[in-house]
Amino acid sequence: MLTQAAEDYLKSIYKLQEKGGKVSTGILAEYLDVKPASVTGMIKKLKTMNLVKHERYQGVTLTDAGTVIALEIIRHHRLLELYLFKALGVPWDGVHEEAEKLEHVISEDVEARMDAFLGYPTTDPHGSPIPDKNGVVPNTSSVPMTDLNDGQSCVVAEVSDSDSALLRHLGSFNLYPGTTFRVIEVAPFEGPFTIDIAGQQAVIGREVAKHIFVNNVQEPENV
Amino acid sequence: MLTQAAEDYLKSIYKLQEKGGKVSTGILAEYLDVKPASVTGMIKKLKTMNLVKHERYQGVTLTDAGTVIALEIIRHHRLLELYLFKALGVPWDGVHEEAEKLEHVISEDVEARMDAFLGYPTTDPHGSPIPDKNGVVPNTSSVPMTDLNDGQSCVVAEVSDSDSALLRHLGSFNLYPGTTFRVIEVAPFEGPFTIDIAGQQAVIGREVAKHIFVNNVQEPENV
DNA sequence: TATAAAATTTAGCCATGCCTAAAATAATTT
DNA sequence: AAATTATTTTAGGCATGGCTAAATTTTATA
Repeated sequence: MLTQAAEDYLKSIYKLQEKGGKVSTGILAEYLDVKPASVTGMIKKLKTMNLVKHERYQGVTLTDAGTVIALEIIRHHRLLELYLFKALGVPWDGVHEEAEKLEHVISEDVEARMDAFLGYPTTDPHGSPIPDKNGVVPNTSSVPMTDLNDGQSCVVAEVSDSDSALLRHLGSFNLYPGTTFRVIEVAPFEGPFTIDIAGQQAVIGREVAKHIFVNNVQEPENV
Repeated sequence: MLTQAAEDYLKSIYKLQEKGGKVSTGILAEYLDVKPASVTGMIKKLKTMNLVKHERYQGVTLTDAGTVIALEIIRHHRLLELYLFKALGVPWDGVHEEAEKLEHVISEDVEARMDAFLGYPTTDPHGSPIPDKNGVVPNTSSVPMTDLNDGQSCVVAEVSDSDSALLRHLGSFNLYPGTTFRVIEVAPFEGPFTIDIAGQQAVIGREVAKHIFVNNVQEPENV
């Protein structure tokens, strides 16, 4: 059994790897809110366990074994988020923090029971894919909202889960995964997006839009 | 926020205090499965936090502040046990182990939601009382099964929760809290109890009987 | 290309919470 | 009351996982 810290490192490396680019000591340190020197130490330990590959000064990569564990933790996390949301009514801006602690202590048995209760779901309350028991991650083909142009409509696929203030903000517009909206106007010079959500207008800044990913992009109807 | 280890110590001191008698370093060490020297160390730390009173060689006692925390942890534990049992169908011989890990990470918010879901229960699946939010422990007035005599009938109130093999054994006789049974015969010389549970006969050894507490003891009807 | 700046690693420290072995104290026997 | 036994505490060690400060390596700039 790995320590909680080791699990957090593996999970973080996985997520940073996904975003693309090499996972440097510094980036990982910033992500985990520890000092780079501490990261070097943990990476050394994970390396002796054959969970990561690492060349001095060259960044870190998960091995297959490390990936398996990372995906297990991510599965725990996302199933927990959905369970807390659906079974206990924890608000969607609170589930991340709670799951962050529970993911390390939940048993496989309880996880399987939650999975069954939820009907073997494939996405969490923020639209993130839930890996299955075998570590297979459901396909997602969403694009960042910042790619959208005037008139296009789409469906919210996924939003970042870690900033609860951002989630409350999105919630205030009803911008949940599954919500359809149409871009009324993209202001020039990297400006904000004015959108229409079920008849309600909302202005979404670029910084916020970066954290929203959408699906089913439809070209404007030529009315 | 206390460490998990500190919480476990407080909880254990509370339980040992309840059983009566002074809580010595050695007893606590045995209960927690650590060495006495380790207990001395932790007690020192808890003392600086004013959570326990301790005189060298004289055993340890919880302060009011320590009692409050101990009861919080116990409340977490028992609510979790009941929740896992009722909401997720975890078997009653498995809930203890699971709750043991979860009790340290669950938030007050989630606890309140489980409490509401369960309808503000007062006992866990093993019949142990669940302290309320204010640390008030519901009254229990059960007696050990070993006090029973021939012909008496009673209702199971509470059973020890920590030995899952014992729980499975009791489950095989349907001996759950709430179950009514009648003593057919107490064998002499500290012998076993032969009882009748809904028409089924069962033989319960003294060692097992020590872990069963009963209520509503009725004298035999003079037929 | 030499030098400055940035990133990374090493070295050494700290707190937690466990351990063992030895010393101190208390309790029990004789 | 003295001696033996049991319990408790002290002393010192270990692993984890942080930290800072200094050394090293890489990258960027002049």
